[in-house]
Amino acid sequence: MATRGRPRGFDRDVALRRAMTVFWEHGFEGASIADLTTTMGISAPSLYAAFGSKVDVYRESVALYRATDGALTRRALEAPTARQAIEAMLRDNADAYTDPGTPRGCMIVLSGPGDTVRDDAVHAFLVELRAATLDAVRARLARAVDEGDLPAGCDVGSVAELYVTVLYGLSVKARDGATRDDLSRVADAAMAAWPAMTGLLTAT
Amino acid sequence: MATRGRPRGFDRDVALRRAMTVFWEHGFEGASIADLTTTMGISAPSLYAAFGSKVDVYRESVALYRATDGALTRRALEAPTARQAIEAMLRDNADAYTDPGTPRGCMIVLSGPGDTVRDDAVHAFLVELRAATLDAVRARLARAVDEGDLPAGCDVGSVAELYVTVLYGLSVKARDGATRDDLSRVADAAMAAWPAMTGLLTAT
DNA sequence: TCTTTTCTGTAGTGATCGTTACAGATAGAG
DNA sequence: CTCTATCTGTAACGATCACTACAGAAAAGA
Repeated sequence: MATRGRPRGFDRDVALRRAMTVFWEHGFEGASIADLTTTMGISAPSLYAAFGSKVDVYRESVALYRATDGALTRRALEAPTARQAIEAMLRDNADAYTDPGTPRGCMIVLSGPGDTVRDDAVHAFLVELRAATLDAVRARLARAVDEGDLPAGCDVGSVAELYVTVLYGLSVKARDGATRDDLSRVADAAMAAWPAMTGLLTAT
Repeated sequence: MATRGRPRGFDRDVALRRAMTVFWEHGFEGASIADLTTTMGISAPSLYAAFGSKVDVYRESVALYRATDGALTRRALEAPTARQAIEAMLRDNADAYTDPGTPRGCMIVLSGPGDTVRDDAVHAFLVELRAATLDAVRARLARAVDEGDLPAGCDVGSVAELYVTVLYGLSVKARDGATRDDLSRVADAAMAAWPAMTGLLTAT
């Protein structure tokens, strides 16, 4: 069985990984097939034979990102307390966003604006992915309320929206050249607000 | 004197205003000359005669944005107290970002990521503009410390970075379809953190 | 009126876009 | 070996990109 014709002359996983970095750096519209094939080290027909089309490569790239760097957030939210979870989310992503080995910022966050994937299906898919992060954060906080980790009066929705908004902002700052320390300072400040945010303190 | 030859057949200011909305919505790379001329209601030669080139139109569009919607932040920072200034910055921009009459989010913030203006000069110009907002916020907070409005121990740099990060995040959320109420809730949460942020309260 | 100057519409420039037709190469199945 | 299936390189497809040559139109200055 399997693989009847001429075998593929390149490693599909390696090529996809390279394609991901191109999309990550330039966005969907900003990355041309020529950019992709050059970085992937293959010809256009090979790309189309292996992946289908540009949007297909993009979809697989996003899926790969979610399974690698994108999994940071999901993993961070598994921390034992809500505070540790949110802090880990901010810090781990701040580190990843400024990793010199990869493009800066979050691939999914940064493909929302500007880039504006004109393909409606892909655009909707990306919006959904970003919404999923908010949902995950909200769910984690709600669990903390259930567990008594956070007070019952805590406005879980607002807290989640604020910290996700900060997370989005970190991507923009990273893409603008902010250093790891810059983003770390933002994370510090955001976590300094934690007690006030979650109702452990009340304003004067 | 003046205007010897055939007079221009359209209102340059109106045309520029329309060009601004196209760039605002699609970014620099995402907006084609065909998009621009269609929306502006003029032909390509008229555009080039009146503005020079695509980047020239973009530069003028950004300048116009700064003079109109972009001035919101500058005006907000003139509020009598630092707290009022930051709150006005967040709320006024949250309103503007979701104004149904204009594209969503901030033109300057959203042209950073994804879009990635490939022209280096324009890119540097935009980075500088975003940095200028951070500087303005920091200066406003420093003034507040001088005036005794904020305590001397307040970490002005960190507070400024956090609130600008939140402001960036609002643009991303707005572009993703967040409503005015959504953004308003984020502003509420961010301002609930104000006392903790500025050292009026200390964590337990 | 006639020249000069500027704008406008038509039409087209070469370059690049995503994508593919085609033929040769290379494998398994018979 | 032959047939079939798949991949690869060359070379090109039509569409669109930013941009402009050119000629005619419309104004001021003479």
